Amino acid sequence: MNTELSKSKQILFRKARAFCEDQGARFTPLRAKVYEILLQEDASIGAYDLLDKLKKIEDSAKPPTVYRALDFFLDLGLVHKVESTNTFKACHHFGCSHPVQFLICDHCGDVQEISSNGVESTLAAQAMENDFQIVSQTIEAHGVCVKCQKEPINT
Amino acid sequence: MNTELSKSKQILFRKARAFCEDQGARFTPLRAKVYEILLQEDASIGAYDLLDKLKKIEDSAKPPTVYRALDFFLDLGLVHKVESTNTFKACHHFGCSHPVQFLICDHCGDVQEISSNGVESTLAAQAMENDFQIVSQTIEAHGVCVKCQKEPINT
DNA sequence: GCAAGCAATGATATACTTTAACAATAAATT
DNA sequence: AATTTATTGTTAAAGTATATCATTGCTTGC
Repeated sequence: MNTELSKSKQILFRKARAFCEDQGARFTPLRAKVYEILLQEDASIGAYDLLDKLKKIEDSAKPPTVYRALDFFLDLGLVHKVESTNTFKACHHFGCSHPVQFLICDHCGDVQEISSNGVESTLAAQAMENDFQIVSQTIEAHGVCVKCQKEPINT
Repeated sequence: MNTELSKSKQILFRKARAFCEDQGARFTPLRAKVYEILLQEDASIGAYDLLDKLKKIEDSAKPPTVYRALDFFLDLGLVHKVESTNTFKACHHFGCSHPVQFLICDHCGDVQEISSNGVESTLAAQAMENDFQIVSQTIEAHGVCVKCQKEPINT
């Protein structure tokens, strides 16, 4: 089934399954398929693009199918939503609680997740100065990734 | 027309009109109405809520009406989009280029715009470490504003 | 094992958000 | 005044997300 995945992603896949089972969250076949599609992407993926891919192996898939699976993974922290593009991306270091920031290449679509304590704490400090109690942070940088910077400029 | 606005917001309204005219961007009656609605809100406002309000004074208003006006103001930096809630908020210090971050109260909906150079530069530094060239930042903190923190906890 | 209760999926419909496309009008430019 | 350009009107549709109810399948306590 998950034959398309690289070695490192297969490891992540199994780790995710174990992570779910550890807390009694069922890593069902349907969820596994959704998760695998997410893992295949280096870019983040929109719910309907995900649905199109899912339909090829699960004919009965419909919008609620993917949104339910996404909600399931979002709740567990195995997947993040990229708010500025309405897309989703598998997290590569779930389990441990960590800050999340994204570097989104507007040229090739690649999304890199970083986890800077400095960025998180700087925003947290700024919020505190405004007597604001933070529950969650959405931090997304748009720009050009290193690959695309090196490409000849055409268009 | 803009009789509902506080003194300080009236000043902002005139400043915005002047800012537009200074660069040959037309602050038309329709745009003025949209901008005024935005100014009235302390929370950010969704496009359709804005449309509902606009309809009361401009019967012909339809979705493109508000999205066009919003795009106009977004381009000029007079309005920001809050990505994590698909809403819009008037900027209170346009003209000068400045970083933008939002503190969004999930309890009352209030949105406070802050402008921390520290937050911006910390993320910029982190991006640079990843050889990522930033074009724009989306930084939004969700949580509880100071007013709501002080309220008795019910529900 | 089996019945009851709960979780997950199927299926339909719809709400919400945003943009495309073309026509009509108004303003700016020559 | 005629031409061009920007703005607005209007219709339609694309893209994103959720509500609802029916059905199926676990689980778990008897």
